[in-house]
Amino acid sequence: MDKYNHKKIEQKWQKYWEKEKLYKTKDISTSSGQNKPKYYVLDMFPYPSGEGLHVGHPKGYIATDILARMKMMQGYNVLHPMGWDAFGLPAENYAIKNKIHPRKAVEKNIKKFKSQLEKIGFTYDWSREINTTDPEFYKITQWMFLQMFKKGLAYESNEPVNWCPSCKTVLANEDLENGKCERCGSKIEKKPLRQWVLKITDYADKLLKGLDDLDWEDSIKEMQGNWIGKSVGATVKFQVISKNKNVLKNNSMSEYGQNLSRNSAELTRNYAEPQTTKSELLYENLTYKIRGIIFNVKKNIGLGHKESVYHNALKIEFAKHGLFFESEKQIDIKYEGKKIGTYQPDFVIENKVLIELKALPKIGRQQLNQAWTYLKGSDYKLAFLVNFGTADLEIKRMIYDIARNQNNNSAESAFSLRESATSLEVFTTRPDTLFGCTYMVVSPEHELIKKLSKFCHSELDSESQKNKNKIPDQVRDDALPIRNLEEVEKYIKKAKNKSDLERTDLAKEKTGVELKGIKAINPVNNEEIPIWVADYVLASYGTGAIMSVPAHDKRDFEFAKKYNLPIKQVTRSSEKKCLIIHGSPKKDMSRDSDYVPENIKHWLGWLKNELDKKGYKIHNPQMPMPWKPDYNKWKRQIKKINIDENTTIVGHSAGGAFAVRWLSENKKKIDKLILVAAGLQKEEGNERLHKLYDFKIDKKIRNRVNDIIIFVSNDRDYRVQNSKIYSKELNGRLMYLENRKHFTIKDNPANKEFPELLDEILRQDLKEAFTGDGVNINSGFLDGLKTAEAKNKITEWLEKNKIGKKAINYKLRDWVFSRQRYWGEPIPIIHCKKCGAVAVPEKYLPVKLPEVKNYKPTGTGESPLANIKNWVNVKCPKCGGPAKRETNTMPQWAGSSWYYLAYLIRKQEAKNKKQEYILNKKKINHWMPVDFYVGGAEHATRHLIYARFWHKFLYDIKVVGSKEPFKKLKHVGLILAEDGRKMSKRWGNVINPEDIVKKYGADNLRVYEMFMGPFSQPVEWNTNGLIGTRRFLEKVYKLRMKANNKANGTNANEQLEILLHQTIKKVTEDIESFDFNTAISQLMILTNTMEKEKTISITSYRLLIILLSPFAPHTAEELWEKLGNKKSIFLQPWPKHNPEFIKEKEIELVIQINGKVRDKIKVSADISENEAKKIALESEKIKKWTKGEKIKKIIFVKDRLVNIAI
RNA sequence: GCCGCGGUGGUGAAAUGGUAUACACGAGGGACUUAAAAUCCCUUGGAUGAAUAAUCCGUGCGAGUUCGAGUCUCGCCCGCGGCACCA
Repeated sequence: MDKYNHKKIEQKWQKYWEKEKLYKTKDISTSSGQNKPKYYVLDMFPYPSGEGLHVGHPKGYIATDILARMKMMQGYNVLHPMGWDAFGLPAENYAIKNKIHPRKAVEKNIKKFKSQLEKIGFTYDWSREINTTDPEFYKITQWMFLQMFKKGLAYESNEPVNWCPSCKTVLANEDLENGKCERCGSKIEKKPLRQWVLKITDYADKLLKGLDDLDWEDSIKEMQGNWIGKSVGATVKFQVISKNKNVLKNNSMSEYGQNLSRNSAELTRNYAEPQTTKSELLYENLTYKIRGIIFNVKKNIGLGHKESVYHNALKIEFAKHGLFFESEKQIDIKYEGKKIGTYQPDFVIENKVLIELKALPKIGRQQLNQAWTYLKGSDYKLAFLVNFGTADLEIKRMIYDIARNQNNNSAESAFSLRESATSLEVFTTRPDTLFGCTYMVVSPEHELIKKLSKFCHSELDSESQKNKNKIPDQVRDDALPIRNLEEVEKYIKKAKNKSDLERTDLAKEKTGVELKGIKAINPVNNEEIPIWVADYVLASYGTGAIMSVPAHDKRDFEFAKKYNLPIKQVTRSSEKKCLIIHGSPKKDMSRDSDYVPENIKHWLGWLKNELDKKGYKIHNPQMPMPWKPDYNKWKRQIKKINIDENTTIVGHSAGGAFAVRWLSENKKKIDKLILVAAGLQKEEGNERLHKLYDFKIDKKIRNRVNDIIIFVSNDRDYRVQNSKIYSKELNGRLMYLENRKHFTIKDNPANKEFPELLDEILRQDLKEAFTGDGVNINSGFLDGLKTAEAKNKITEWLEKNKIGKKAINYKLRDWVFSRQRYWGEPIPIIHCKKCGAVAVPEKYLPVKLPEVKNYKPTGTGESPLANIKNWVNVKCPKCGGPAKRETNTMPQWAGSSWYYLAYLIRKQEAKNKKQEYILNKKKINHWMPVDFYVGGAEHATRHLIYARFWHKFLYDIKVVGSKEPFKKLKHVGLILAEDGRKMSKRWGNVINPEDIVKKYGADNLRVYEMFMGPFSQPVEWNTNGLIGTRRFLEKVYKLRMKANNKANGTNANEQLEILLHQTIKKVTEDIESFDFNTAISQLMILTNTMEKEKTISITSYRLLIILLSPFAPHTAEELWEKLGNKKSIFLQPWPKHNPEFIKEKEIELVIQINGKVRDKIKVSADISENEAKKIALESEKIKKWTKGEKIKKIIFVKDRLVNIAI
C-alpha cells in the first residue's frame, strides 16, 4: 500500500493545474464565458512587505479558494484574482534605509509572496494579476482623481491637518489610532498645510444608507456606521448681548447720552416696519433695524452733536443688540488699480458693511466721489445713518444713487442688521434639554472670539487712546464686549499650543475661561447665561460651540462642577416612581374620606402632589385593606409594581408598617421611604393596628434605603416610643403631627417644616449627569413629555420661531488625500499663477513618478518630488504660462479604492487598449458587484469606506452600474501566535507557512486553518493541532482500500447512505456560510463511519473525495486519479443531496419528565403523536416517575421528544 | 463613557427554544512491538457509587418567561474588539 506523500502529490498537481490552465477565468466574449453564471470571489490584495507571509495571511485566501472551487464545480464562471497593493510607506522606508529603489524592493517582495502563495495551491488566475504601482494601473487612479477634481470633490484646503513628525507627512483621520500615527506610533500634530482633500462627506449619507442592503457582518457595518457617526439633532441660535449695565446711568453723561438712552427705550417698543413715503424714501428706508427694532437716528438724535459721544453711544446701543463694529478701519481707495487715498468709514461690520454716521465725510467732495465710485464696484455694502438737514445736496444725490444702484430692492436687503447681529449657533442632539442649558462654551478657534477681540482691539488701539479725553471712562469700558480679553487670549494661545492628543486626553481636567462682559440668551426662557471658552469643545465638530446642559451631559457636568456653574435638571428618569401604600381602613386616603383625620388627608394629598410635580410616577393602588389587615394579600398587590432603586414608598399608617416588614423580608433596594402617621390615635378599636407598629427599622433596612422620613401622629405613646428609637438615627427627620391645625398645609401655609423636610430629601442632588432618556421637568411647555416627544416639539418650536432647525451632523471628515512622500501616485495637477490648480489633460496621463536621487521626506510639508526642478516646472496646460506640478502624492488607499475593477481586464488587454480599465463597461457590468469579499476587519473604517465612496462616485459618473462594490463580506479572524500575541518579527513568534507546507503538507495547512475555529474569530496557532487534520487526510487516503467497485450504487449500510447525504447538505451549506470548521467535522464523521465498514461503495467514496476536494485539492486530485479518472476532479459537478435520503427511518424518541430526560426509546420516524405519547407512558422507567403523580400535560415534538409535565 | 461581540470540559470548540459538551487536541488504559514511533481499540464534565445500575449537580452570577433555557427577557460580573471630550 502506498503512503500518503504530500510533497510528491502537491508538486505533481500544482504543475498539472498550471499546465492545464484550469483556473483561468473564461472571458465573457467566449461562449463558455457567456453560458455560465458569473461568480466573483475577491480577497483583499496584500501589501507585499519584506517580511513575507506568516500562517495568518493565507487564512482568508484558503477560505475564498474553497468557495471558488466549489462554485467552479457548481458550474459558475468564477473570477478569483490576486494582485499587489504596492505603494506605501514601508517600501519607501525600506528604500531609504537600504538605498534600493522601492520599485525594486517591491518586485522582489512580490516574487517571494507569489511563490509562497503558489505552494498552498490556490486557484488564482494569474493572467489578471495587477499591481497598483504599475503606470498603466495608476494612470486610471489619476484619471479617477481628475474626475473628482472636475466635479469639485477634490479640493485644496488649508485647514489644520494631522501631521506625523516621524513619517513627515500628513495623514487622514482614518490613519490615526488614539491620536497617534497608525504606522509608527508618533504623536500627531495639527498643522495648517495646503492639502488635497476628497469630499467624502458629500457621500456620508449614501454611505450610511447603503449599509442596509449589504450582506456584511453586523460588526463591520457597525464600525462603519460609527465612523460615519450620524447625529440627528438641531441647531439653535442664541443671541449674544453685551452687558452694559452702567451705560449712561452716570449723571455726568451728556444730555445727548441721556437723550439716547431714553430713545433706545422707546425704540425697543417700536416693532413696526419702517414707514416709507415717496419723497423721503431714501432716508426712511435707511433707518436701521436691529432684530426688528427700528433705529431711526435722524429723528431722534439729529446732526450736530459731538461725534465722539454720538459714535460711542451708538456703538454701545448696537452692542446691546449684539452688533459689534470695527471702527477706524482704513480702506484703500483705488483708481485704475492704483491707490489714491484711504477712506475711513465710521463703522465696519464684518468687513462687509460700511456705515457712515452722517453724510459729511472728512474728505473733500471730489475725493468722496472717487471713493464712492470705487466702493460702488467693491464688495462692500454701504449704509448711512444720515441727518440730511445740513447735508450738501449734491452729496445727498450721490448717496441716493449709490443706495439705488447697489440695492435693487431696499436698503435693508443690502444691510440686514438682523443677519449681522451677533449670535452663537450650536448643534445639539438633545434639543429637548434646552431649558437646562445654563451656559455656553465656544472652542478656542471660534469665530465669535475672533470677531469680538478684533472689536476690542480696535477700541483699545485707537479710539480709547485718541479720544481719551472725550469719552467718559465708563462708556469706553462698557464698549468693550470682552472685559477680560487678556485672560481669554492667553487661554486661547495656550490651547493652541497643545497637541491634539493633549487636548483630547480624557484624563485631563477640563479648563476654560469665561468671556466676561457678554452673555447669551437662552431662547426658551430668555435667561442670560454666561459664555465660556474651553478646549474641550472641538472646533471641527458641529458649529464649534455648544450649549451646555450640565445636568444631562457628563462633560458639561464636570465643567460646571469645577467652575461652579448652575446645574439645572430638566429630564428625569421615567423610572422614578412613588408607591403610596395606604393603611387606612377606608379606601383611598388621598380622596375624601370621613375617617381620615384632616391633617393627614391634606398631608397625603399634598405629598402626592409634590411627588407628582417632581416627576414621580405615582402608583396608588387600591389596597384590599380591611379592618383586619392581611399582609399576604397586600404583598400580592405590591408584586405587580416592580419595586426597585428608583422607587419611593410612602407608607401611611398600617401601610407603613407593611412597607417596613416587606423591606426586611425582601432584600431589595429602594430610593426613599416616607412613613406617615406612623402611629394612630387610639380610637375605634385600633388596637390591632397598633400592634403592627411595633416595627423596627434596623440597620439592614437603613442600608437599603437612601433616605427615610417619618411623620408620627399625635398619639402621645407612640410618639414617645418612636422618637426614642429614631430621632437620633434619622438626623431629626422625625416629625410630629401634633394637631391638625398646625400641620395642615392648606390651613397653615406659613408652616414650612414639612415642605422643607420633604424638599430636603426629594431634592435631585445630581451626583452625576443623567444622560438617558426620560421625561421632561422644569421645561415649560415640554414638561411631562418623553425625551423623543420633547425633541420633536422643541425642534418644531425652534423652526417656527426661526431660532433653529433640525440638523444632522457627521463625524466623518473629508479625506486628506495628499502625502508628502515619494512612493505614491503623483497627483495630476499643475499649479499656475494665473489659472490656479489645473488638471493635467487626460492625454498626458499617466503622470509618471519620476526617478529621484533621494526618497527621504523633506519634512517641510513638501514631497521629495519638489526637488526635481525639471519635472516640477512645466507649462500651464491652460494658458501656456510658467507653472509647477503638484508634488504631493496620493495615499496608499488610492489604488485599493478601485482595484477590484482592474481585475476584470486581462493584463494583455489592458496594455493593448489604453483605457480599457475604465471604458469596458460591458465587462464591468458583467462582473460587478463582487459576490464575496474576504479580508481583515482592520479595513472596516479605511479601505472599505474609501472603496465604497469611490465606487459610489464612479456610479454617479456612470463608470460602474452598481451602487455598491461588495455584495457580501466576511472578515478573517486573526491567527495569533502560540503566545497569544500578534505574529510579528518583533516578537520572534512568526510561523512561516512554507515550513508547515513542507512538514505537514499544503492540504493539511488548509484543512487545519479552516478547522481551528469559527472563521471570523481570532485563534491562537497551535502546531500540535495539525496532527488531527493530518490523521484525517491519511484516513481518507487509506480508505481507498475499502472502496469496493463491486459494491456499486448504494451502500449496504443504509445509515451510511443517510449520513452521506446529510454530509453533502451540510458541507455545501457550510462552505456558503463560511462555517468551515463544522463542514470539516462533518467530513470527519463521515470518514470515521466509513472506516468502520468493511467495504464501502465506490460511489460514496467518490462523493467523499469530491466534498473534500475544495479543502484538500491536491489529495483529492491524487485519489481521483487513483480511482481511474482521467480528467481533473474540479471538472466534476458538485453533488446535490437527495432530500429523500436525509430522513432517518428510525429515531430515538427522548422521553422527558418536566424537561428532564428519563428514557430513550427507538421508534419509527413517522410515529404519530398519540402513539408516541402512549409508548412514553408505557415505559417502565417513566412509570416509575409518574406513579402516583397527576399528569398535567404531555408535549410532543416530532422527531424529537415527548415531555410529560407532572 | 458609548457601541458591538463573547463567557460551555484540561485545550480549540459543537448545539433551528427540545438528549449540553458533536468534531479535534491533550490525558489515562489497552493491543501490536525486544523497544520506541506510527497505527488501532477503550475511557475521559463533576459528585455519591463496585458498577458501562441509579440519582443529583453542571453552559460567568442573580432573577424571569416556558412543559422545557447554553439559546429568549431583565439586572449584574468578567473578557475581547471598535469609537471616544463627536455635543
